[in-house]
Amino acid sequence: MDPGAPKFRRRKAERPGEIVAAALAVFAEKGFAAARLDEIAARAGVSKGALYLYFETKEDLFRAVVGQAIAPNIAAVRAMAEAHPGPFEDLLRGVATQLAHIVGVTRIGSVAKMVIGEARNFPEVARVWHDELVAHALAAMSGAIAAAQARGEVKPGDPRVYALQLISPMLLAVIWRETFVPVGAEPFDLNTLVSQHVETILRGMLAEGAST
Amino acid sequence: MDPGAPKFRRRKAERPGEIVAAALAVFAEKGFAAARLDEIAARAGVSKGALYLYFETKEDLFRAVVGQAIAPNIAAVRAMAEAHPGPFEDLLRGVATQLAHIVGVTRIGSVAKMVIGEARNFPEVARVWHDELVAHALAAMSGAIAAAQARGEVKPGDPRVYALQLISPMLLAVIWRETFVPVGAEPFDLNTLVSQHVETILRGMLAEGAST
DNA sequence: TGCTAATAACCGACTGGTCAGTTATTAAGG
DNA sequence: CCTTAATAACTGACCAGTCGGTTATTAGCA
Repeated sequence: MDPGAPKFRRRKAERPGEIVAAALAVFAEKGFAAARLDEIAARAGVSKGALYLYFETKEDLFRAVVGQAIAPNIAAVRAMAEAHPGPFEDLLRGVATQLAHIVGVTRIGSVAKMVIGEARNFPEVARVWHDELVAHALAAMSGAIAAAQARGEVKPGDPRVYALQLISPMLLAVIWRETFVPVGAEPFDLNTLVSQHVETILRGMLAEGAST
Repeated sequence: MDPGAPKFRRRKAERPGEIVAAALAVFAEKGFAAARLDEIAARAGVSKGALYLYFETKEDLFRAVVGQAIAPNIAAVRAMAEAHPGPFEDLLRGVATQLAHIVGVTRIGSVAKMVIGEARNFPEVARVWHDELVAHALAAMSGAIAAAQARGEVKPGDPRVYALQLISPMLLAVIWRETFVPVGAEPFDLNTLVSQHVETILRGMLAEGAST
């Protein structure tokens, strides 16, 4: 051992980001309750005590993960849904593609699954996820659908239910990947699923006269 | 207190069923990890030690819950899907109705959510759920879809993906109810959702020439 | 430029509480 | 009165959060 090597380094600015990244990984892998603060600390290269210099509680740490690592992705989708000028069909294809990409490259699916599984025991976790992500995304999607209905592009029906129909297969595919593939189930290919679903649902949603 | 009243009664035959019923309730409410054996025992009217007279471990108890309280419901759906003689459209409407009913009156949704949430930490739980329920149900549904495709009733496409598209909104609605409604979100009406989804998806799945 | 407080980032052992599973003991019931 | 269902106290392991001590870094001074 080098006796001159420092035991640690003071890096106040970098710590929070590193801790949030480590927490994201551990929450995604283990879930909220089973995530060990010792492990998060170890992965972030600090001691458990250091966690409490930057975050008040485990829940507070989760809030930071949602706000910094997850929410920006959803905000991008929301912006797209709200700003899109063209016909509904194009909007839907665009959003689906973007969502599939985000699901493919981030841990959002794992964290969503975590939220689902632990909502009852940690309502605050569910509330954060709902208020900061889901409610906004759902409002944006159903708003776009309602607007398309007003233009006569989409058949009558509850816009909120349409929004649920739209995203549910993707969510279920993620759940499948996280839940059953590890115990031997055949995975679903996200691209196949998204394209087949978009075609099916468009055929079902679009009003008769609309272009394709 | 009545000094003549017995402290307990020996009821070897009834205990397992009562324990399984109590375990179902607690697993559904709390999830696997957060379910306390003390609480299960209390609800079953026995001591914790008595649990171990009938079940080896907590996981073993969960296996019994799946086998005795959940699997029979799914087996009924499966039988319907496999035996249905008429056109695909009728089969789909029948299965959807039956599923909506089961979801409405049993705790299957809560337990499904539990399995999803705790799969990674308790792979054995996920394996039991998949092997004894999901795999069979998915095979039956995609088999029926493939058969309908062979008869020219349903458009080309991966039958497994179609099956996923079919059931995913219902599952997501249950997840929504269990996860976000308790923290203030607006619930989805299961009947509205099922009927709108069936109409949408049928319009998207059925081949052009098929009747409606 | 070097030396020495003073500061605060960081560590890690510890606490208080929880809980799955075990076991010594009791009493129900043939 | 003897077998065994059932109890209740117990054990050992685990973990979120705390806190007194330690060390890197900086500021002050020569």
